[in-house]
Amino acid sequence: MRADAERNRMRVLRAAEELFAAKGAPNVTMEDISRAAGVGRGTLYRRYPDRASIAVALLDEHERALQERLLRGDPPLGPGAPPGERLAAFYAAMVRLLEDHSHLVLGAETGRSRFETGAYGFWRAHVRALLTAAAHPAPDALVEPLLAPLAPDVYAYQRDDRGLTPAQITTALAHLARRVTG
Amino acid sequence: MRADAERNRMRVLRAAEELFAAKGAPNVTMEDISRAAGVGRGTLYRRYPDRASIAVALLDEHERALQERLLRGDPPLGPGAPPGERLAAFYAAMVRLLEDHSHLVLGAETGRSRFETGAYGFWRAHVRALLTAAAHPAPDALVEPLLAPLAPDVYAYQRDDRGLTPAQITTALAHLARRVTG
DNA sequence: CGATAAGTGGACGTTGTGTCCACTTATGTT
DNA sequence: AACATAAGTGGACACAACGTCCACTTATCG
Repeated sequence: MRADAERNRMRVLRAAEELFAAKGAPNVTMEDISRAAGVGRGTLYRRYPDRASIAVALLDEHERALQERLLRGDPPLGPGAPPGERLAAFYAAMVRLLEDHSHLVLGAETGRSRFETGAYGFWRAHVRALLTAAAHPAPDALVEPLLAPLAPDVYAYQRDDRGLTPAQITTALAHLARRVTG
Repeated sequence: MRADAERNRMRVLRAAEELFAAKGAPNVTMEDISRAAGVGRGTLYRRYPDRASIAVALLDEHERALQERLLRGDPPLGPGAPPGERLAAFYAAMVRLLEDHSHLVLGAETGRSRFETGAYGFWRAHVRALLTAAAHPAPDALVEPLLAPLAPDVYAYQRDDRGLTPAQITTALAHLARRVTG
């Protein structure tokens, strides 16, 4: 990797982050980003084939931090607590993540492409492991239903259209977590 | 409404249904539909501003039939059964609906527009009523999490990518329904 | 049989996409 | 220090789909 390529990569990400926050991800065109980054269209497309891949790249570091805490952090998020509590803590952390980066996450994951990100695979494996630990008969069929409430559009709908607070959403999900692993 | 307008409306719906089934909803353009229906672009746009509204119209009758059964049908789908069982039956019926019309429903509900359809409002009210009947403390915050697994893209992912059968999905959702209302 | 309002259709301008290729520049080799 | 070369760059371009607009047609009613 050439040094200027790396520099441009950073400029693209920084510009995209700013634009997403300012205008909302769906309203930002690839041209907007390339212009704001001071980079040509071709250069932009070289690394990021579409808007989603940019948003994914932006979210990556935040998600990685949470993944680390899930694997090695303190209970109840990390290992040690009972499955239901860990699931509730996971929900709470995800709500926090969605809240902090809603504008990113919203434009990022359009339709089924959401499931194909590395992060989704990680959440999936985590929840599946918790269900298994709770001795659930069919963890595979319950994983997606339990992750579905964390879909960005569901979250945004609850928050913006139904007027729910993050705290209310967290409480409800904690309730769900305990019930389902109980 | 003029007779020819009604005739064209039918032709558009029939053409769209065929195209959606044949090529998958996202790959069908408005032009495709208008040409297949033997109708001009302007005529198409007059009644249906976008692809989603066409798919919604197509789904409407099927959804209405289910709505009728929820309100006045036999238990456990209709009134009479305990809330947990009614919720499980509702899930089963929705899985059936998704299974039968997946190609329609998939292109129909892109992102947040899903929540704005009349049908979603109906499902929402129904589930909320069941939660209330089950004496839940905060039904409003649990409705969306319980409906989220029925999002078309979640269902399609479970079925096509995870290889789950409709029966497995139904079983898992029944389990969820009983746990959460228990 | 007009009058007229509703309905029709396709041409058109606009916007965003993604590709392509001639040019530039960092890097390491002699 | 000059050169070779492969990686990187940028904007022109062709394309696809969108949604609008308006002159024309036709059903319906008095």
